[in-house]
Amino acid sequence: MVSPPPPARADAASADEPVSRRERRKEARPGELLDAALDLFVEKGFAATRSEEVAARAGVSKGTLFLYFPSKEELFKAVVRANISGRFDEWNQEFESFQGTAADLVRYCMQSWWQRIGATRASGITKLIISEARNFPELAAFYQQEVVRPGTALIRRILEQGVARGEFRPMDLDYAVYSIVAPMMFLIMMKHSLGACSPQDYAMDPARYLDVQADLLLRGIAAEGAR
Amino acid sequence: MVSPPPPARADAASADEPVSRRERRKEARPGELLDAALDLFVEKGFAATRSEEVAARAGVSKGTLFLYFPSKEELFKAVVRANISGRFDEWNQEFESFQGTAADLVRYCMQSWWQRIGATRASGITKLIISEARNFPELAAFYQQEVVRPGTALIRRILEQGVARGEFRPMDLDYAVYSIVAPMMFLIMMKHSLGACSPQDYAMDPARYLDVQADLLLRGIAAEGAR
Amino acid sequence: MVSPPPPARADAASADEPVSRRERRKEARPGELLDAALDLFVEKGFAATRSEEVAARAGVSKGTLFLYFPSKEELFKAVVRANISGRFDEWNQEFESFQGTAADLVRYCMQSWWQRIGATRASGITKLIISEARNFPELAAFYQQEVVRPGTALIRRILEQGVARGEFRPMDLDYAVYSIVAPMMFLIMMKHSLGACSPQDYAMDPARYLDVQADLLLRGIAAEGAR
Amino acid sequence: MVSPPPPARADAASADEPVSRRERRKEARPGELLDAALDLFVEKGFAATRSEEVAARAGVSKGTLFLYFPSKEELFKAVVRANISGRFDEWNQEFESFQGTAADLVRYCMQSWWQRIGATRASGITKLIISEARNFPELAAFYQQEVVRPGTALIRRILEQGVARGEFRPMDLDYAVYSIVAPMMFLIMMKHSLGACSPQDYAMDPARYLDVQADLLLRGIAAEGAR
DNA sequence: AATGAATGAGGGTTCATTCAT
DNA sequence: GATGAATGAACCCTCATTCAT
Repeated sequence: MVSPPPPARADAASADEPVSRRERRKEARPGELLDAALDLFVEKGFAATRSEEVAARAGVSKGTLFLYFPSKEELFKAVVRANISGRFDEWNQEFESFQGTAADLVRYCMQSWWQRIGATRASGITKLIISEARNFPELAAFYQQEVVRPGTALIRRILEQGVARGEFRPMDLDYAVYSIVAPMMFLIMMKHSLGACSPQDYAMDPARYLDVQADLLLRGIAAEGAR
Repeated sequence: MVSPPPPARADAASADEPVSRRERRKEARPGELLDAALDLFVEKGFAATRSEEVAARAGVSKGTLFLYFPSKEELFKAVVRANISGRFDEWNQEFESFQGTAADLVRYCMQSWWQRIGATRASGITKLIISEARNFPELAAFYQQEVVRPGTALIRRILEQGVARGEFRPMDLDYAVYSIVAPMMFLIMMKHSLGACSPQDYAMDPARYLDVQADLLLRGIAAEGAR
Repeated sequence: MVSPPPPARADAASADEPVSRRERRKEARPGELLDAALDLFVEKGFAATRSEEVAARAGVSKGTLFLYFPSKEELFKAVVRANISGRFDEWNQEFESFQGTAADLVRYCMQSWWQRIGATRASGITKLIISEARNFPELAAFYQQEVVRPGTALIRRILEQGVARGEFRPMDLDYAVYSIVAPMMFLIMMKHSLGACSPQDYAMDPARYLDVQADLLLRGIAAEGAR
Repeated sequence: MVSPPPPARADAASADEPVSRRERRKEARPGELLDAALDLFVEKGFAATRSEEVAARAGVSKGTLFLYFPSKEELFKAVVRANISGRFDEWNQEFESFQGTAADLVRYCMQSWWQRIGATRASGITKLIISEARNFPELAAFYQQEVVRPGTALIRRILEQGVARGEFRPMDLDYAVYSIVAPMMFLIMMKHSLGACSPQDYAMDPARYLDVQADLLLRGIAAEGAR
């Protein structure tokens, strides 16, 4: 549902050309700033994140931040854009070559999402978008196009396949897709919003929760004979 | 799309004694301010909403706002109380005197929520809290206590009743509650966040969506014999 | 050193003409407001005293205050003026007809001051003037003329008399006058300023303190033979 | 009339390394701000002094003030520390190593106070505290602890020493301390309050006045044989 | 005359942004 | 390029003053 976790960023330039410490630093700067900004924007929101904090977390001074990004708003957009490069091609391939029933694929899809996105820092970007969509409509549109549409398309295709194979009965695909997406959104909220503030109120196992939801859905859309 | 009538506001002047315009104003003020605040908080977020704007939208000056609410934070709490938490007593009573199966009650609960909260501006509060929770822990805690806990308690009681009556089989109530809450959250996001930015992508019927979700859940938790 | 204690103000109009309750109220208003204002100005200073508090303490509404005094500043001036009507004529007479040594008169003078002014609310006006002199120079000048000058003149005359009688030796009268005034000022500070904030640090008996100071002075200015 | 050099400020740039103007500014800033603040606080009172004025008088913008002092109240405390309380260690040492009789030390103490505090702008702080004590109890407590208590302790120690040495006879130390402090307070009032408004009325020589008071006191507390 | 709701200028404080070094 | 001191526009909130009732 979201972007690739950008963990390997700093190392990205670790190729073989000999680069001076300073120079490597210089090239890494924007990435380090984006990293720091992502963390803070997710945690505190756009308005409440102070530029100086971002700079400090990236280990540079306030002035340097503005050397790379002309304004806080541009920084925000850059953060979102940098974290929404789709890995949908990869996933499409993976799911297309999946060996197993459509039901298994649905389950696998949800669990994969949790492992690769939900449980990682990457889920923060979704929370961020949800929070700031109204203030940055153009980013919301961007996210819609780059993430939401491919994501729902992927899920829809899985379901269509199940129907085509006779595993699922015909259904209104939109609602079924939402049945898969809603629990994901819910988990993101738990992780990054209310759940982060009252952890004691939300002591649940995300993987199990997703399984329960998958069970409910699959039981509901299973073809008659398939039971 | 319009909020629930902040109870008994309009009725206040319904007597026959002649009330000066000034006085009528005075009684209407808090409601007008809460109305304006709800709009703006939902639209722009808590931090980004300026007190003066709230006042202006309510047709008064900055100072007047603080005549009725001692701080922006208290204003927010009042908004929550007027629109959500202040109504739980009513709902608890209503659900307790409900005539019908537990399954019907679950369905009724979800539909009522949509009519009274989800479809109204009040749902914006939840979106707002989700967005700002990390940033205003005190508000998040307030919402958790005033809305989330009573809300989940209410739903849990409905489910427990169903189990007690033999309509539902024993289950892990937490996950079942989340199965009811997650679709609500999802609808809120549609309405106030991404969905508000790409309406064409979310042309769904919320009431039907909730029904579908209710069906899935109820089918999943129905007692064996009850089918 | 200061004004007459205005305790008998409200009763002042209790003459024999039959006046309606309302009317009596009306005539008493300005005095009640000045009373309340004196208390508050002394306690909190001019800037920190809110007009509304003054009105509330006088039992009227904010608006009424401005009916009688066109601004807070005018109220302040009125407070000072109302509390600085000298009783120096009376005291001059009293001291002139005093039977006893000049030394006794000095002692009597200091103790009288404490009983009639220092220990009463009237001392507050001095504290007020000291605090606000720089902000209200014209009031300071007024006080200087109406209180300080007559007061020092009175003390000076007592001392001169002692010299004339051969009880005191000739001396620089200015410094001697200050020797009498300074302890009074010090007591006022204790009562209304720092001493009011850290009472535990200033557990002294004012009357005794004044006596000690009188002793020191009198011993110092006693004529040789008088010892 | 001019303040004691906020210690070691001017010397900071006395080295030979070339320091940028900017940097020199930075080191001078706190002192310049404290200077400006002292002037304005004394002149107008704490509440009536606007932060922006302080900044303007120091030649910087409002924001810069808050770069160096986190709040107006902290600014005030810093003023007190820089001008008074920070110097007690020095004074304690000086008085401890004083060569001479206890009587001389009392006289020296009073004259030193005049030269270093009374005659300088620093004395305005005391006037300020007297004026605002009731209004800013925290500041009053701070002053009580940082200035009054160390100050009276210092004086008391001097007197105790005199008694121990047989120069003074046993006495009630509290009143004796007040005999020393009261004239100081009186001079402060002359300088910063009423006296500042009617200078012609207070044409006295402060140093001589203090000496007269010292004489009176010392004569009063001298041991019998010491005369 | 009395009220108290309403006003809006003003003060403390924050923080994105600039720019001399 | 990098720094961080400096700026000043904004924001929350207070309170003297006004004025319709």
